[in-house]
Amino acid sequence: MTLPSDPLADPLDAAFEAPPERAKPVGEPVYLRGLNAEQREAVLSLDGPVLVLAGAGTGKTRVLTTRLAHILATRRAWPSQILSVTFTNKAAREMKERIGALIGGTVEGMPWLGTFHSIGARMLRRHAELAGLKPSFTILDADDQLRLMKQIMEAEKIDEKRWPARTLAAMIDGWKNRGLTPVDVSEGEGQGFAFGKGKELYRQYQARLKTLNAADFGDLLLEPIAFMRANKEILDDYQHRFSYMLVDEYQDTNTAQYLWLRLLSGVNKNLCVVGDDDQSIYGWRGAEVENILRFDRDFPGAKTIRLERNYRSTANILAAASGLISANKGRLGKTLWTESAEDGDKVQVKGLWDAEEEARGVASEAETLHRGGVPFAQMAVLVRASFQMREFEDRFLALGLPYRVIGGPRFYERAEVRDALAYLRVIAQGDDDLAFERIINKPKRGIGDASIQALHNHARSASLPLLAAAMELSSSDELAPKARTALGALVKSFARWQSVAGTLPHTDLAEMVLDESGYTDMLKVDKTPEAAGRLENLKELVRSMEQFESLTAFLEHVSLVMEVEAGEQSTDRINLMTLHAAKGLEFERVFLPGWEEGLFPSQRTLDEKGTAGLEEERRLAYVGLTRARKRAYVSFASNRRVHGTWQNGLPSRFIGDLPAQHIDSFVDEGFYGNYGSFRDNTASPNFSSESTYSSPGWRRVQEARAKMDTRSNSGWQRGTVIDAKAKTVTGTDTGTSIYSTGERVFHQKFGYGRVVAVEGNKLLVDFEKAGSKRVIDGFVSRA
DNA sequence: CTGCATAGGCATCGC
DNA sequence: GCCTATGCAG
Repeated sequence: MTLPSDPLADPLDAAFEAPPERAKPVGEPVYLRGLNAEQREAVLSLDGPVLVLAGAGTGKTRVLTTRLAHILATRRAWPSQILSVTFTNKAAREMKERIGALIGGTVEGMPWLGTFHSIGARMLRRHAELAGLKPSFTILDADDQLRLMKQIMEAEKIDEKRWPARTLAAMIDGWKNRGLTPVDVSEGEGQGFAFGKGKELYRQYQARLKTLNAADFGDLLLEPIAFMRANKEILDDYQHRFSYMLVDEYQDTNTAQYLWLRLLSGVNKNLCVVGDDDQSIYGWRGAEVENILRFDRDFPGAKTIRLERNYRSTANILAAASGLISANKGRLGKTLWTESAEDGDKVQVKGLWDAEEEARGVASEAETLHRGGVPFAQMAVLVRASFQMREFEDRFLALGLPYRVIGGPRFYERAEVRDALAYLRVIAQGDDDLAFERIINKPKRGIGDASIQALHNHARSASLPLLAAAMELSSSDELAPKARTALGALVKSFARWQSVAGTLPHTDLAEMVLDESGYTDMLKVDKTPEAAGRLENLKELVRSMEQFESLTAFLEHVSLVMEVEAGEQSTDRINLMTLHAAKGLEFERVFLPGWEEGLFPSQRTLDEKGTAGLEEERRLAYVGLTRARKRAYVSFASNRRVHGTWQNGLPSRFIGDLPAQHIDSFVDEGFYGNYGSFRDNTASPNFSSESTYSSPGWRRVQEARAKMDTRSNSGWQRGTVIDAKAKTVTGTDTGTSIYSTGERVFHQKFGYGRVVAVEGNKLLVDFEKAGSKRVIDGFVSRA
């Protein structure tokens, strides 16, 4: 049996396949089986606003997909009447697959399932003219945006050294995230930028976007909000179109997204949002945790359902993560629990000498685990910032361990790919000046700065797009002959490509363009080692175009997705990614390196956002820990290269947040090298005195060390045990110490003592147990 | 106009 | 350690 075709579906949407008829068990549908009571309630509460507070690993995705499947299977709505918003394209794809699996068949026909941006783009293309755009508008990425702002600032004669374009870009993004158009920005805002020109620059930027027939990411939401507010009929249409609305990761929505949702849900209130305030990690992108905290006030009568039973992690991991997150204030508060009988392993915490050692430790543990039967694909290394990945890649490559970088260097951001895309963008949308400018002299065809300047002048005075201006200019005699013929040839090529674009398959067109433009020749002649790879990338680009039905569909995908579908999920590789990229994923073993003050929590976030920033970083740590099913390994290095120079770091305060009874702490031998240096500085070498070594901790150290040599070579097992709690310390490593004579201080190894003398950053401390020592102030804290 | 060299600023997270 | 903006010679 098939459902009659969806009357509201766009003609382009593939028909929705109904579930095949099957023998229905008496009572409830199969897909409800195995859901716990709360999950079931979340699936079945279809009428009115619903907030599902879903802790990590509580089966959130299952609930979401089942809820959708339930709506469809009970025929309460057509696929085209359901709006479901996810945060990433990956989540959207997954949801489609899982719904398909639940109700049988494919679910191609869900036109309004996607990210905020892809749905926004869809809406904006339908009503482009209301926003002063043509439906063919280009979606600019951050790079294009920045170049555009630079141009505007140059025209305004603003000193780019003093007022970086990046800052303006961030400011405008911030306004867009808050749903503010140039008129809405208050006079006070942007005062700080370029003598109060911020608001005016924003206005000009928006005007430029219109003439370029382009929109940036923020516009994909802002413009629909604007035209829905201004046009009652359009708003009505959308409000009645969607009978059910579903939003995933609601804690990460920003104000603009919130306004957009409020508009759409204005008539029927069947809005279900799912999220976890403890996993809100996108504040820097404008996310407002407040949205989820206030949901029941925004939508009166909202039902709140808490999912707290965790199906993913061991009790120790959950307890460690819960202990950590409990240091945050302003939470809705959930208590995750598990029914699993075993507590599992404690969270492994380990200090190492430097980042290289850290990578060694992780790699060798990964090898050991793999020999023990754990697939590589079930291991993940989650870093705070992508530059940390390098160390791991080097190590994995050296050992020949297979790995994959998720969300790593993005394919569509490579220079050669962007160049090729620029050609295609000009063909698809001749007003795209940014794209045209990018390739006007790539490959080199003798059109230099002077000619480009002349072209700009002409374009501005005739108010024409660059391509049209180039056409005029190449038939005048304003340019040097060489540049003139080159420009003329380029313009003719584009005219030819544009004329065949309608008939030629787009992959053929792409090959033709790359050949005729001389781009591939340029790379073939190039004998640098990278050139071959670039050619390969271009071939890959053409290949990836095959799965799209048109050039415009492909370009849309590129601007919204920026990542190539990782088709090789099946291969067994270690996963390497940032903590942000890891949200929503789970692995048996998770490595969490780089838990050092300044890196994690990131100093920059702390400086910019203070306590709120710290709490967000802590939520990020929470997300990291809760990715692990069986075992989590936290580590920190005492030395790390930052900006090319060595810096020494201190254990992250988050390590101190982990409840001692749920972690095992180790310090690698190498780590002691750090402390060992004090030994040399110590006047009286009583380092090995009985008093130092008599603590239980040190006895365990000795025992562990004795065992260590006979055990496997794993970086994680080789370590020695120290006190569970890592103490957070502050201090300076240069200049005068922040401590003064007579202060009582604490040292991680030597315990409590009193400062006897200060020499630069070195302190002479009389320790109560360990006697008199010379230490660097960075390693003590005020007691 | 192009190519090379050098300096200088700079650095999360990502739809 | 990276990319970009700038200066200079050919």
